[in-house]
Amino acid sequence: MVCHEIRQIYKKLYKEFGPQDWWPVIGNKTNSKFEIMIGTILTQNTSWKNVEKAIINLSKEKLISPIKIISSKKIKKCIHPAGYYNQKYNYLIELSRWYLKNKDKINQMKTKELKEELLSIKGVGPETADSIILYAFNRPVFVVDAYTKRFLERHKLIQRSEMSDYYAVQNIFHRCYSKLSQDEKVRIYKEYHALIVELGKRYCRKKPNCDNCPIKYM
DNA sequence: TCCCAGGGGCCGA
DNA sequence: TCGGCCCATGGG
Repeated sequence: MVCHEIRQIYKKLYKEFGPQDWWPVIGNKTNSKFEIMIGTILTQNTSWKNVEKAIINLSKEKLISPIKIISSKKIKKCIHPAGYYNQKYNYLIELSRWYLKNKDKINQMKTKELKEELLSIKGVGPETADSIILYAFNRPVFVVDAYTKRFLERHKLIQRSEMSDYYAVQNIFHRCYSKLSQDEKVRIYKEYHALIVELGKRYCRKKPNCDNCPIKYM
């Protein structure tokens, strides 16, 4: 019952908003994987507009590489617009060190192993890890964020008590698309998460704006 | 002036 | 384990 609704909502949002084409890559496409990884840290509790400014600064200075992140003195200044720049600077260093050490092994890692590796990095929690796994490494995991929990709760698709359990929320989506191929899962998970973010920005805000919401009656 | 944004670490109960 | 606090800029 829940799955039927989850799949219908996806179709409705896609029809309404169109393809979101995530993750947005701003700088040189040859560094896109690492740029996505940086972006997942920078966007923690931060609007994407501010993250864009930071990534443009880094890109102009040609600093979107793990070695440059670790060695350049300009990083903090570049990421300043994204906020929390002291914390995020340290997180980016940790992430870069991990990437330099592991980048040749990642393709051989199973998804579960990759997840555990990412979670061992200071500054990488469940959402950030899953964003990296899905958008940088194209593995099928659903990314759960505050918008996801909010719209599920408002549509009574989860109990309030489940909201604090990241993996309970994630499993709802994994269950509903379990029969798809790996590639199809990756495609749907990427698109669905992006569509939920768009829904959250336009309609399912903290202060709800339900009047013209495309899934008002779903 | 206040609220909020594509979280996560840390600490005390 | 879990709630509360801290981190910070920029737009509405």
